[in-house]
Amino acid sequence: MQIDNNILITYGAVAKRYKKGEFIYSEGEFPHFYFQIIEGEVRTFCTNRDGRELNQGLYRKDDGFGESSLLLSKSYNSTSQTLTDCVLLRISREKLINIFADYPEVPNKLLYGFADQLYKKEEMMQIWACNTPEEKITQFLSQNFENESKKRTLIPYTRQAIADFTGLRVETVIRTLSQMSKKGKVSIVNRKLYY
Amino acid sequence: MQIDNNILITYGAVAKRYKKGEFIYSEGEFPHFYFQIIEGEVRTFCTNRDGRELNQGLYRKDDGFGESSLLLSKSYNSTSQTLTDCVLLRISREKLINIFADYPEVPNKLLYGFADQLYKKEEMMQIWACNTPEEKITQFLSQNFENESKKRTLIPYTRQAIADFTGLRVETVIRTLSQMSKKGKVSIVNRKLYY
DNA sequence: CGGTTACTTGACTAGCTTCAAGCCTTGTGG
DNA sequence: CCACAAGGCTTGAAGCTAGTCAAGTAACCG
Repeated sequence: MQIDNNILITYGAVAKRYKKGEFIYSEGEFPHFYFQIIEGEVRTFCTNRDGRELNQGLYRKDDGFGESSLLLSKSYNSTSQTLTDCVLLRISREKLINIFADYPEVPNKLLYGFADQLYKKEEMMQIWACNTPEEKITQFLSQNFENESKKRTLIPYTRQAIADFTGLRVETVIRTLSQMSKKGKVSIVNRKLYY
Repeated sequence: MQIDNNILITYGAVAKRYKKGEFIYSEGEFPHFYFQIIEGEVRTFCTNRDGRELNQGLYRKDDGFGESSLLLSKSYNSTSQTLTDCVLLRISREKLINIFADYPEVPNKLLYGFADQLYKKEEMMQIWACNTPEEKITQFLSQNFENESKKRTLIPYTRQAIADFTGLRVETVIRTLSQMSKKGKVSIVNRKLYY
């Protein structure tokens, strides 16, 4: 939990439903609101000239996102999109700052939330240091999912999503995963991926 | 300025000199201190199996670094090294937390510092979305230096450093830069690079 | 002036991307 | 309940491009 929902609502936050695949804000836009997830999953990603997408972050229940741009009043450097149906809380920058003033423990708490986000981004950057596709994918999986070699966990992402996280192409992800499956590093059953 | 030097010193921070190239902490270590730069320049980077280094951050006067691991009490996911002779302030986690408690405006201020760091890391991630070496290098240069096409600025980094920021190889950086020089996108005089 | 570090160039190669085509699964509407 | 569409997955072949390796050159520093 980044900021207590009740405080947010007291200060004027409103909840809004989003359908799967909806965009919340886009790269280049000027930020006006703080968003916090009540339910669902959101990704942020940036796009290059060729339309290729690279995921920058992954956010779940109780996470906030896009705060850096908002606090600094700099235009968004990524686009955010829901990965599932979502319910989000939305509050203006001004009201958020009022909360900071009235509740000193909120910025203090948020500091740890930010530290967490920083740490996660640093982890994501380690993916880029890997040379081979297999290392990249393994890095991605291991930092997002437990690998209890006995009870494998279902990875709820498409091959394309994994490609967007690792910077690889879909075909490369597919070919690499099937190699990894042969080595027993992942399982593929009915096209579903387990780690 | 992340945290006022006087406050840090009052609460027991000590200043220490580092020579160019010294390591401050290493990947995998458990964090004990908060570091803030009084003078000099520091990088953080991660290393892969083959010994290849990928820069994660670049910090200058008044910047703090490594806070995410420290606050979360998670082992460092990167190594930090001075790029120049440096003077750093160092204070224990415990004392830092005391400051947070005694000066509510400190965490509030730090929040913006963290937002800045997050924003910078997000910018760095855009480098990876670029397809060609030229785009990557341009992205790196443009986010770290002004390009006033008339008065070019000297880039104080070695080709290797640029390679470590962009994930390319030295040779690729060199070849790409000389192409860019022919196109007039950068200048190379006496092996020195201007943007 | 000698040694070290950074930079440069060329030739070759490996491996990821691209393009194209086909298959499987899921879900939707009649 | 079935048919069909759409999206995701898979495979193969070919090409390109950044990486690798090796060698040599220029600048810097004590």
